[in-house]
Amino acid sequence: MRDRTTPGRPREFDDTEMLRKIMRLFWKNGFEGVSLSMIMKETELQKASLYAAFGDKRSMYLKALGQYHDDIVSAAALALKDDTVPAKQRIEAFINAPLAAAQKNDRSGCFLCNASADQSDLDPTTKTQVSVGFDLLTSALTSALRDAHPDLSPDDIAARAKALLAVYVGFRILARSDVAIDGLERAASHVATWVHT
Amino acid sequence: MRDRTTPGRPREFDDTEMLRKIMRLFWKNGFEGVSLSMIMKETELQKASLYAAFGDKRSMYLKALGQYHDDIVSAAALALKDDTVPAKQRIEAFINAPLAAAQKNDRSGCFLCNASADQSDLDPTTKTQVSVGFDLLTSALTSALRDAHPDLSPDDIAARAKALLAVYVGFRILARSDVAIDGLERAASHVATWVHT
DNA sequence: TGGATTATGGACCGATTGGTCAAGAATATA
DNA sequence: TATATTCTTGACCAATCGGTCCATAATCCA
Repeated sequence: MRDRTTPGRPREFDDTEMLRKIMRLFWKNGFEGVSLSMIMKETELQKASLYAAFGDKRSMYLKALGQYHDDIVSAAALALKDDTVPAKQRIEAFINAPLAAAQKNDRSGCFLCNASADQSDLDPTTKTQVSVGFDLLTSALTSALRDAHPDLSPDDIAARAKALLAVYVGFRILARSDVAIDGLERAASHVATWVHT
Repeated sequence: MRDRTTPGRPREFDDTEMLRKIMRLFWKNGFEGVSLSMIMKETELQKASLYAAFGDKRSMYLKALGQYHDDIVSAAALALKDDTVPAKQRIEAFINAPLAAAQKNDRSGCFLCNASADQSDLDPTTKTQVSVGFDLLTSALTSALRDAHPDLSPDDIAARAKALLAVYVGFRILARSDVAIDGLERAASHVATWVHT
């Protein structure tokens, strides 16, 4: 983004690296749950540097959400489209990812889902950015389903993709509570039978 | 809760009524998104009265979550168990409820889901209270599924119940974003075919 | 070397946060 | 009526909130 031969004192930190730290904070704690002082502590930057680099708090949140899109959502979408793996297997892996994370005691869930619950009702920009992420996952699921079921109609595929996305999101949310994980795993293997028919 | 013949000045408001107002605030805005001054405005009560009646902010949040359980979650559970309605129809109504709400421009979603995304990582008491609600919905779904499919094994029923709960939660979260609702509705009618087999 | 430009560190800002306290008002019992 | 008890009101609190400003430091270009 920033040119190498630019006048003035050079920035002493890497923007993306810091954005990832900010991302993890908002991801875990939500918008209001993160204070500027928490960000200062995590990034070891001063307030003025943060503002110069990323703008105000809302703008930091949006940029963090964008980083999540670039790092996590698009990786998941790529994995869903990776045709070196059998299509049904890709889909099952996607559905199982929330539970696999929960078993590793990673309870942070999905930033998109958290943001939707946390901020969508309040900030329209967040709302649309969240749905852009969901739309990307939907199209990736669609292409995987097309590979798995070449015989099905596009409408049917689309409906299945959204339904599977709902299952994914639901697992992400449920896995954050104390709901028993092994029960969810049996549910996931049941969903796998849906994918196969 | 409070006796009719109790010494001292009587309380000038109804606890449950005020708790419902507080509930709606936290439901919409999350824990950190609600300030005491917002609660004062909504309830038209002074800070000290609120503290005397409900305790501190965290305790208000927990009591609001309890009110949601009593008002909303248990009503949904009862509807799922109402055997004057065909079992499959009950389940479909449950799955469609999130989208029906969204179409009426009610984007508040589900307090349980929001709380899970918002607070579960931070407060263990919230975490368990959320899963109590999810467990109630699971058992209600289980009994409806038993009615719909008397032939299925208990394990199969349990797996289906959790899977349908995930769909419900997913729809609640997705409907808060800008994801197109009609797409979700086609997904819901596809899920209905899952229920029928 | 000397501006021009940009980044850093830290003091500083008014506003708001969650929470407490004391004084007065309203009730029950005696 | 007197007293004990509870509730309401509004002032008050320290701490933190998000955000700004300025002096200084570090770089580029001429």
